Amino acid sequence: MNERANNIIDSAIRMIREGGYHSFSFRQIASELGIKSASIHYHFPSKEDLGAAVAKRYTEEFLECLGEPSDHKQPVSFYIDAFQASLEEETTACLCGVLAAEAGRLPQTIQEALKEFTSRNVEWLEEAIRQQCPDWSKEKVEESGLSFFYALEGGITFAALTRQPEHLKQVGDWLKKLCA
Amino acid sequence: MNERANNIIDSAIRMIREGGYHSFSFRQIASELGIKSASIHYHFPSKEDLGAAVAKRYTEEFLECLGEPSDHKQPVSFYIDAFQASLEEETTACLCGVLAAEAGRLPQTIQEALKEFTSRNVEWLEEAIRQQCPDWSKEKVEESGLSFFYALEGGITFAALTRQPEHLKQVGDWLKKLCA
DNA sequence: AATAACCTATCTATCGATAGGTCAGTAGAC
DNA sequence: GTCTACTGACCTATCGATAGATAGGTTATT
Repeated sequence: MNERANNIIDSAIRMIREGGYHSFSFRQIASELGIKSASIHYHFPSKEDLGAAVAKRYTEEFLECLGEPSDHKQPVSFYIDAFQASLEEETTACLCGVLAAEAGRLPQTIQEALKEFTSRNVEWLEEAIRQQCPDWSKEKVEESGLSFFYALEGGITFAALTRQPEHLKQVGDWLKKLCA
Repeated sequence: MNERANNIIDSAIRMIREGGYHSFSFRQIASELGIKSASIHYHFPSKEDLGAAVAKRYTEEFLECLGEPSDHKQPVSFYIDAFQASLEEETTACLCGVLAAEAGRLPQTIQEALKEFTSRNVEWLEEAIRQQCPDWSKEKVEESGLSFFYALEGGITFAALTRQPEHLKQVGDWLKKLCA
């Protein structure tokens, strides 16, 4: 994948995080990059293709910067901090949280990409909890993995709405205490 | 506000919960109601007006069906159940959660309505926690009020994505245990 | 007669997408 | 070395569809 295609994805990610899938257009991205919308169709035949590529790259990058739970001494706290950092970069919500909210009218391929983001994050969190709270039951680990992820996703979405990153931080601190 | 206007809002709520603000059109609502799109402009001059009316009515109805925290023996559990019921009615996310996700490119009046939904829900939850867990500190109550709301909002969004209401139920059960 | 509620018809703007052309670069044949 | 054929990466121009919005007419109720 060449540089131009990557720049297109970069723009799309930013715009989707700001206002969702239906709020960006090929023309807006094109104008931002100083090219024509037809050139984006060259790299991504349809909007669905671009959307799916966006979700995939976001997922890969996010998980890559997480590493493995075993790489960290307190992996749950590490995850929470990484999540917070991703809000404060842009003061926008999580790309997959935004897309998930409008999933009902999104192409199937994008919905699948979102489900993968979810399951991979929840699995990461479960493993992290297993490691950080070794005495928790299997049931509690699974419930918590899911709930931690949802709490952070909800937090980042509404913190972006109110432009108050400290609200996300409060949730993060609260979660950290739960497994301290 | 007459019946037709209410039906228009009903349709809009359903469509927004499915796919967001930018995924519904006056024409779609009109066709559903067997009228013309111009007639919707008669009741709601602009899409922004309709969007704001939608958010307001959703907020009022949601809070009305909650009553007061003091009306219930275990108000936190009651809130959680009400939230779950609102997903299972339609298998769609929370209207304000969906709109919050795309808030960056939403008219200001709608953003304000969303903030009000948030603050009123968080306040309700705080009061509920104060009542159900009288020994918790002021700080813990506030942190928890925010976090409970975010966890449920994240939960309903992703449960709608995966069409697995039981995921939201898991979060609800997990929250209930925290203040048991 | 006046008002509310709806209509037809139309406007402008923008959408994603496609067709077909341009031009620099490159690989292979000779 | 250079000519040929091909490709990648854009372009202009345009498509049909649809968006929100508006003007002005019609109908029914009061």
